[in-house]
Amino acid sequence: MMQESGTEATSDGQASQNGGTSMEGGSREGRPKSATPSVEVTAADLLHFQQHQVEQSFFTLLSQSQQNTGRKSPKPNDKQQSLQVPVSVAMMTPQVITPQQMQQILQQQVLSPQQLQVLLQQQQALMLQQVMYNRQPHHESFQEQQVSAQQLAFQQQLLQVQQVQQQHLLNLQRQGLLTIQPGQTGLPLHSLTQGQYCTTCLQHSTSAQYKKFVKTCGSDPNSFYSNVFTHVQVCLLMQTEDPSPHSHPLYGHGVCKWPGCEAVFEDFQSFLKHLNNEHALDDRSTAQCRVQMQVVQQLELQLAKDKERLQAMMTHLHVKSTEPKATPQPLNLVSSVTLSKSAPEASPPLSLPQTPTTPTAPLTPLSQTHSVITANSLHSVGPMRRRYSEKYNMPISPDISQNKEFYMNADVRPPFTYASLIRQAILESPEKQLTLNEIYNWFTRMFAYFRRNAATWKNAVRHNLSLHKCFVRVENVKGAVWTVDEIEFQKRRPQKISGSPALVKNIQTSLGYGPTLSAAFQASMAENNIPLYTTASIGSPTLNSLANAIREEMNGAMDHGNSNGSDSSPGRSPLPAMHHISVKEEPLDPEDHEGPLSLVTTANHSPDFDHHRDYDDDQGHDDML
DNA sequence: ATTATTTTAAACACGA
DNA sequence: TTCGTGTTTAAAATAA
Repeated sequence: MMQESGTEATSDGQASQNGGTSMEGGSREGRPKSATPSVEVTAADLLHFQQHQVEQSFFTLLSQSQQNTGRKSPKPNDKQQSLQVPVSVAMMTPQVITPQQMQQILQQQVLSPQQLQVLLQQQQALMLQQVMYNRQPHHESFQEQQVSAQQLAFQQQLLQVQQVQQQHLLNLQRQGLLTIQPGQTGLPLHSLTQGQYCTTCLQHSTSAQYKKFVKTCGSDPNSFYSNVFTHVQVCLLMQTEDPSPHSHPLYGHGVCKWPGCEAVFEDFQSFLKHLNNEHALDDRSTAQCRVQMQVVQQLELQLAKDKERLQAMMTHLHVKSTEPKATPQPLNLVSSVTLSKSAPEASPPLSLPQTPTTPTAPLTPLSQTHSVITANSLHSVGPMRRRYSEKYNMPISPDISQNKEFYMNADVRPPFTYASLIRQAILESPEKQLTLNEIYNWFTRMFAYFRRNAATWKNAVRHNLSLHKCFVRVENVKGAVWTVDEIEFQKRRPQKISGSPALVKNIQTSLGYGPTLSAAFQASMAENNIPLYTTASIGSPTLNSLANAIREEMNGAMDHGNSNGSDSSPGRSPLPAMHHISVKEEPLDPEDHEGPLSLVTTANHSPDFDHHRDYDDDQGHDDML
């Protein structure tokens, strides 16, 4: 068979393929973000700081309890156990992230409502500040058209952020985490869509306040921004100035802020007790912490991307950037730490460094040690399992286009099933048909992850082609090509939408966070409003085709369900709880690719896929120890 | 707990 | 015989 798998199935037990050592490549990337523009050092920073504290507390708690528990996992097979969590490094720089990206976070549902709130507020504040900044003094000389154009662009971004928040609010409602007063119920969407309400204070505002605010602002953009800006700042200050008697990052307003907890306490002591009892170092807490780290990491990545996008927008509009360099920021996604609890005791699992509290300082979290860092950890995840697209009707597309560059460079396993990927590859081709080899090439070209262990995934590809009826082999003059039977493909996805009626309803409204679906849906909507959105950062023909394919899928997906309310779409279920990266306890494949995350930063050893060959060979060495 | 999907691994068949 | 393609079967991992 294939030459690859040096491990051959031999009797060597299962260990083979993943066996082993994982080498880490140390995380370099330390790019300090010290560059924080002075302009942004305001309320946004304060909030940012808040979030940071929360995150930090996770680590603190973990490492504390970690110390008095050297246990090995209860059950040898406890899956979920060894998750890896990438830790972001430079999360301190407030940057604007895209709604799409934000949605991913929301989908993952790992942030507590408070955390999300903070994040969203921060985003809004940032954008507003930028808007204001650009409207101020130094730009007065601009011609009106330019100014309004730029405002429009900003406004659109802002609206998108708001949409995300709106979605978030709904999620909270659905989860019963947020109580919306009767009179407030109708607020959300609508208003958001109009970009006319201050989401910053929504949480504690009353319907009356809201109305008053809207009235004050009117529909005039200038008035809107001016008022909102001021208003937001006030709100933010109010929030930050409301320190509880006993402050603790995980305790606020009498509620435990541990992700997903929400327990209410009369006093601080009760809270502490709760914290120690309910959130002690156990599988669950560890997993949550990992998730949190993952979230942060994701955020950073997205943040960087959106920042870049914003920069491009500003550049396009000839506006001076508030943020000097929003360029290709580091997608620090790469750094990660393996929390694998599974790692018995030996290596200190997560000695997560306590990150300093300096908001602006580089977090260099795990700067230390063994953290596996680099993409490695990310994909070392062994068997990939978490795939979320596919179901939910929304195959890759959206995500892919959004993170295409990321996947092309980072050795991270894409969260899509082989079937989805194969289909994508075929649909992207001009003739909607590809030979097996061409499919292989697409995989290697589009995903760094598939540049290794070729024998494995190629076998999987072949297997999928044969297995799924949706892939049809067509004899051709010079061999055979594979095509996609869309009908079949669509057929195989419907998956019952389990869940409460309420959930379904929300989802239908497209507000749900149906992971990919509604998120993607909204994203696509946004995209339609701002055409260049998706293609802005990319731009190659390939990407465009990808985007088109995506659109197609979007349409298809919409047909299925989301079409506004009435449908009965099968398929999406609420959150895909984050793709937990679970690592098999054992072995991680020896990674080799050091690809530090910084896709952006450094490594850009950009693949240059054009002359892609089969990267097959290149794997040989990695498999073997 | 059960079921349906996916992913991995592998054995085999076939033609070049 | 070796390879690249395809098919299948199984088992393990996951998602619902």
